[in-house]
Parts: sequence; C-alpha cells; structure tokens
Amino acid sequence: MSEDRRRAVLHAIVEGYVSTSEPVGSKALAETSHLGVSSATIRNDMAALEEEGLIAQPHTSAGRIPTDAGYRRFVDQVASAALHEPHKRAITTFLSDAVDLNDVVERSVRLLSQLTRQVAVVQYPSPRESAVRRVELVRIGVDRALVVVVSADARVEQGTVGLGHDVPEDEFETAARAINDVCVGRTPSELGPALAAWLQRNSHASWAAAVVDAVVAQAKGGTVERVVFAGTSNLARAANDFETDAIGPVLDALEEQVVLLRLLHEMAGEGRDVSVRIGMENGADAFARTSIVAAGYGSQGENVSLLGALGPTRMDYPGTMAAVRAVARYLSRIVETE
Amino acid sequence: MSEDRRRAVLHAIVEGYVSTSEPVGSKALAETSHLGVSSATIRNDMAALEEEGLIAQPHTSAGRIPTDAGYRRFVDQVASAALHEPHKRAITTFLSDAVDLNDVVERSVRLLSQLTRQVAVVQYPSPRESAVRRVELVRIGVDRALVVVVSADARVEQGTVGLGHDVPEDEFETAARAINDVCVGRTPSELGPALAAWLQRNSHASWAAAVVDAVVAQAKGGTVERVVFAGTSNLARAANDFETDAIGPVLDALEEQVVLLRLLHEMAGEGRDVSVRIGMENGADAFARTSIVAAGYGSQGENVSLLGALGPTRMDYPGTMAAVRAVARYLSRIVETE
DNA sequence: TTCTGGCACTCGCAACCTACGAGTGCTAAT
DNA sequence: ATTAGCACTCGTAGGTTGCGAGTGCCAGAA
Repeated sequence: MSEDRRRAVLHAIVEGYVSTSEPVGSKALAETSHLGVSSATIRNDMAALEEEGLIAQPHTSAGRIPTDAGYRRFVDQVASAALHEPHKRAITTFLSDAVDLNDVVERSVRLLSQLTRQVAVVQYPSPRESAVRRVELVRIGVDRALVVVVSADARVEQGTVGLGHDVPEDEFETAARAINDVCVGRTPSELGPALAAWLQRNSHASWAAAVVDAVVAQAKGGTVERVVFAGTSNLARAANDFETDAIGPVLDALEEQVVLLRLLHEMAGEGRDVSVRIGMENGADAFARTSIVAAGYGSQGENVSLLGALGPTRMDYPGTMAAVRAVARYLSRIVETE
Repeated sequence: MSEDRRRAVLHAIVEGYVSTSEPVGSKALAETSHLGVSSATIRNDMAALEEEGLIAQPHTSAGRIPTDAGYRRFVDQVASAALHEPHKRAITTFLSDAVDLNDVVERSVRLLSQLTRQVAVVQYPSPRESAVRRVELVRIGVDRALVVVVSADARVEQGTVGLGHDVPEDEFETAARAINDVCVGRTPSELGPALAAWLQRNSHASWAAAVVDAVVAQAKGGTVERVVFAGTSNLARAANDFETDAIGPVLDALEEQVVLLRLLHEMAGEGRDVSVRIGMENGADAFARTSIVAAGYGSQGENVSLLGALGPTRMDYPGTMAAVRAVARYLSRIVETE
C-alpha cells in the first residue's frame, strides 16, 4: 500500500468534491483520475483514509467527502497554486488607481471577493509610528470637545472627549494651542511623557487631563480596529447548494466583527505566509462550516494587518490561497510606498 | 356589497398572510376574523378583490395572497401603529449613550434592524452649512496632498488631491497657511468666491487651483454619500421561508449602494412622513420582491437624509413604519442638538 | 339587492411504494 | 499488493393515490 498513492487519492477526492459538490466514489475516481489502478484498490485506500478520519461518507451507499481533517491535510500538502497572468494584471491595474487609504482598502476587498468568489475581509492597516503633524481641538456643545490628530503619513484620526463641567472659552483655546505645540513633530509614543510633563508645568483644571488622554489615544491607535468585507452574496450562492440556514449566523458574525477580529488575531500569530482555518478549527459556532484563508500585509515584518477570504469548507483552497497571497503582497507594496 | 367589508377582508388577508406566511382561505377568515359573515360572502368579496388585482391565488385550490397592489392599498389605508412603550424606551436609552456621529449612525442602524427584524439602512446625515474651523494641508509623497477640513459642527472631512508636478516645499507651506487663513470662519458656500479671489490676487502656479477645488469640495459635501446597513441575517431568515435565490442580488445591491441611494433619493422626493416602496415599485430587479420603508431625518425641514428598513414584500408594514418613524424622530432630535 | 347554505369540482401535496443504480466491503485469485 | 467478482445496502427518482383545503356557482332566505 503505497503511501504516495493514498495521498493522491485524498487529493483527488478533495478536488472532485470541490468541483462537483457531490460525494466522489471509487469507480469514478478510477476512471477520471490518472492513477493507474483499479477501483478496488482505491476502495482499500479509501477504507484506510476513513480509518484515519480524513474522509467520511454521508450515507452508506454514497461516495466519500473530505472531513475537516481531510481538508487540513490536503492544505498542508499542497502548495498554493500560481495565479493566472490575467488575474495578476487585474490586481495591479485595479489597485494602482486608488487615491486614498480608504479607497485602497475598499478596492482590495472588492477585488479579493471577485478573485476568490468568496466573502473577502480586509482589516484596516494598523497605523504606523509616524510623527504628529497637527492636533486640533474643537469645542462641541458645552461639555464636549472634538479631538483631531493629523499624522505625517496622511492619517486623520478623530474622537470626542467629555470636558466634565463648564470650561471657560479662552482657557480652552489657549490650552488647545499649547497642546498642539507640544505634540507637533513628536511620535505617538513620545507623546505621553511630553504631555504629562506639560500638565505638571501648568497646573490646569482636571479637564485638561482627560483631553490629554484622548489626544494620546487618537495618536496611538486612532480608530478602533475594524474590518470591511465584500462579496456576501457569494455566501448566498454557496448556501444555495447545501445548508441554507448556516448563512444567517455567518452574516451576523461578520457584522459583529468581534469574533472575526479575534480569529484574525489568532491567525496572525501563526506566522505562516498564508494561514488557513478549516471548519471547526475556528472555534466559533457561526463559522463551524466555513473556512478562512488569511495572510498578513503591512509595511514591515512587524506591524501587520490581515486580509483574507471566507467561504464554505468546500472551497478551492489552492486558488483562494494564491489570490489571498497575491493581494496581500500588492497591498503591502502600496502601503509601504505611500 | 359593503365597500367597508371588502376593505376589512383585504386587511385580514394581508395580516393573515404576513403572520403565517401561508395563503389564507375564505373559511379560515370567516372563523378567525371577526367580521360577522359567512365564508361564502367572503368568497364573493375575494372574487371582487381578485378582479381588482389586489389579491391572487398561487394555485387553484389555495387561499389568496396579496399582490403588490394589494399591499399598496393596505399601506395607504392603515395608519402606522403606535410603538410599544418598551421599544420607545429602548430607543432613547440606546441612542443617548452615543458619543460620536459615527457612533450615532451605527447604533441607529443596529437598533432599527432589531426593532423591525429587517435589514436596516441609514444614510449618513448630509452636512450642515456650518463655518469652517480649520483647513489643514499635508504633503504626501512628492505629488499628492491630504486635505483636511474641520467644521465648527464637529465634522472632519478629508480627501487627497494631486499636485500635478513637483512643488517646492516652502511654496506649498506658505500657500497652505494662506488658504487656511482665507477659509477660517467662512461657510462652505462663501468659500468658493473667497478662494477664487485669493487665487487671482496671488498668481500661483496651476497646482494651487486644484488644491482650492479640493478644499471647497471637502467643505461642501465632504465624503461621498453613503449608507450603512445592518441585520442582513434577517434576510437569510426571511429567505428560508420561500425564495432562497432572491437573497444574492439583494446583498449585491446593498454592497453596491448606488441603486439603494437612487431609491432613497426618489423616496425623499415624495415628501410623506414615512414612504413605502413595494416590490416592483422599486424599479430595480434586485429589489423586485422586497419592500422598503423609509423616512427622512435631519435638523431642518430642508437638508434631510434618509433611513429605512428593507425586507420581503410580505412584511409587517404598520410595525415597520412605526419603528422607522420613531427612530427617524429621535435621530432628528439628536442631530439637531449636537 | 345582499347574504347564506349547499354542492360539485379542482388540484396541490403528502404519503406510499417500487425499481434502479451507485457505491461499498469482502473474498478468492493473480 | 493488487484485482475481479459478487452480494448487499440504501438513498433517490419516479409514479400512483387519497385527502382535503379551497373555490365557483346557484338557489333560496332575509
């Protein structure tokens, strides 16, 4: 019983099931697949694969379909395919027209959903450590202020902060000017100490401390982590084939974002080029029947954000991995040079 | 043949079909509904209603279901219900915690999707005509600049503009300062002439004109019109009942936004308190089997944005209309006072 | 006129049955 | 280690049937 052939059988089963969405039987494999053995031999191999828990049969007289573990082994053994040349061109032309960070992210997520024909998710790039260009404080109503931080790398972060109680207009104005002066030219991590020192030098009312905190927060992280997604209709198309009722929880989880973000963080830690989570591996009930293919992107080795594709476990893994990797690469290049 | 009873029959059919999702027959109506007539009478009324094109039967031996026209008449004749007291409280508590314009919009859309159990859409409030607080120009790369406009009403708009060719650093800086000085304190509509005058006084290179245009654009409209939505899983739930394959195009149209925006614009023109589009009335193929309930909100009578709920034509119109109206009202109040 | 009871008729649907065939596991032969 | 053959399982498609919900129409009552 050649180990190599058993692997080939597993691969053939995965590929067959992915393309036809029907269980694949031993006879069909013997005919279409090019391993030169008879169906009986394949049956023996299948029995062994089933013993290992890599494939299963939905009912007694049906062919085999891969289990999560089967997909897992397949993915680990297959290198992601090369991307077709026209697709490569599509990526460059589509993304190079972007004028804006928002635009880049939005175009990327659409492109990825079209390439993979899955739901695509792109996490907003984590901000780089770059000098503050200007801090603007604008009074809103009597007890709130708007904090705007413009960084040298073209990022604009904004947020509001409560002032607690009435603050005289002129006092607010002078403090705003002073805070701006302290911040300009400093990197976010230098900001904390510098502003603390300023607070000590000028004994201000308590509201100033809150404002300072808000400024530091905006400069550091800025907007809350978030992901954008596109191509949810691909989910509906996939759900048409089999489980219609699995789509609701997935849509909910996508909107919720929090589960998805946790998963992406976990996957970021794995360090691989492209990482894949299959079915139950996700740990989340909503994604129990979906797989996620993700890759990091970003300017440095550090400081990565993630993007990926999400679809039914029965997906074209090599193709999806190739598309995800390619988009991640181009996106890295763009984020770097911007 | 009392006209009133025929109306009552139509209403009973709509309500029955909405709550059970099954065609409703004359016998069932005679028993459950409280019109004191026999099933035969109801059958006659039904025949008349069918003649008018208000109801139809899916097959010969089934009950009747309302047509688009039937829903339309029902909606026109029924005032939107009053909202339950706990729901009202939910709106106030849920929305009053918001800290931010983004936060308000996001909370609203979630709330509305929960109240209606439909897909909720909220259009970003159209900016008010309020004075410019500061204009910031930041160089990005060699031939692009970031334009940030902060308005007195706590809005921050940003965009990029191409500079065409190399511009000396000091020339850019002085121009940026000058542009800011010209803009501060002016309303967006005053901005155009003022900046044009400035351009004439100081004969600048061509790049300045592009920058000026960008500043005016950001001050006026700012970010492109867009809508956010939530509760797409409600679509999946509804699709479970009947047509699974109608959900894909709807999801696509939601992501595309452009069709939805056109529809909302059209509905804004109708001037009603709450306006309803039913099925084919939408004109868009994707929404041929869905209805949209929308209401305007905003600070003034002018200057309204829209929000609404979108679901299958077989929806609880009175309840949805009540929820949409209530959220629109509270949202108006919040946007006003902010 | 308007409503009601009665009756014949239609027809979708669920339940049931059956035959088919794809697919399997096992065993004996190569 | 592989293969051919064979008996067996079982899901599914196709066909048939009976039921019952629902209708339209008509004659008689209010």
